[in-house]
Amino acid sequence: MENPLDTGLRDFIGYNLRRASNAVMSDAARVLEPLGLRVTTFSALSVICDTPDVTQSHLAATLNMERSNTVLIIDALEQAGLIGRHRMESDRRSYALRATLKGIQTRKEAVAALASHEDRLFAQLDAAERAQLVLLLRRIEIPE
Amino acid sequence: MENPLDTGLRDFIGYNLRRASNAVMSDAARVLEPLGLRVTTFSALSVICDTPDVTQSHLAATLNMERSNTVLIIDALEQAGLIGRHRMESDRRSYALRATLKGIQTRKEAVAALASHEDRLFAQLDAAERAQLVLLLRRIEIPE
DNA sequence: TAAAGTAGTTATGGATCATAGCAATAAGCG
DNA sequence: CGCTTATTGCTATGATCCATAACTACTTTA
Repeated sequence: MENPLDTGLRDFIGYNLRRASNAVMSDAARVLEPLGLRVTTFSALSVICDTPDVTQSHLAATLNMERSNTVLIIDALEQAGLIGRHRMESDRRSYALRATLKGIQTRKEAVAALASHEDRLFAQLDAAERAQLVLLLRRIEIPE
Repeated sequence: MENPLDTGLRDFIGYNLRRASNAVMSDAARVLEPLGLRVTTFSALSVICDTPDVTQSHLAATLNMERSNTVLIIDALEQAGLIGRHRMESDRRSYALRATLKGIQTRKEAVAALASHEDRLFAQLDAAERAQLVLLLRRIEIPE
């Protein structure tokens, strides 16, 4: 009992992209939830772990979000004890964001959880195909 | 001046999927706006054009959305004169949705606009690579 | 030193999405 | 037939997400 009412839409790459992205994101959210993370907070935590003393503006630019929207995300990570805001001497406007030990540990657990989540969702694709998919995705023109 | 602060995230297919999907969707929205369509209303219109007398429930199932959320979308399409709700004699609970001539024409223009939008965004990929991308995306396990 | 720019923040509104519950109608079953 | 259950479309509502504007503190530029 297939349901190919969307055959006309399936020709658009964007339609398939959105479907896949929605499915993967909602499953990722489900997997991260027990760790107290959402997709966006995980992304921020991950960048902060890999880039000690990054600023909120720099983080926002990296993750393609508005500076204003980083505030609540950073608040959540800070209140969970996963990162800290540290004043910079060189520029007292910015905060230097640093992950705590707990933050690094939580990030590690999240990465493991997400890895098995992706193994499940992309079970139909072998390693070469997954790599191919990532390469294709990264070659898409991002406007601005 | 690259900005590879997200190197740890780039390994996740989901991260690349979301980035690509967001970029493509916002550009698609921009392209559809002059036609008075949003991405979701275009998707619904497209299915209705290809499936005369489809019901709202069937449409919702096809597009992976809740029945309740189709109502406003169908309202918008109907008020724009692109589709009509028709009572079914066989089942007086459901509406049979049918595109009007204007709806069919608008859908055609939207498809053309989206085709050139995809040509622009996926300029880095040749036809074979685009087909490959679609095939990979469609092989992803969609839970439920 | 005055003007312009930047970092973080607050407030706010729009768009999207999921849930619960309703009335009308249909289907299943005694 | 009558009663229960299920389904369709709909309303209302709340959560989340995302973008914009405006504010302060601070820095840079002229």
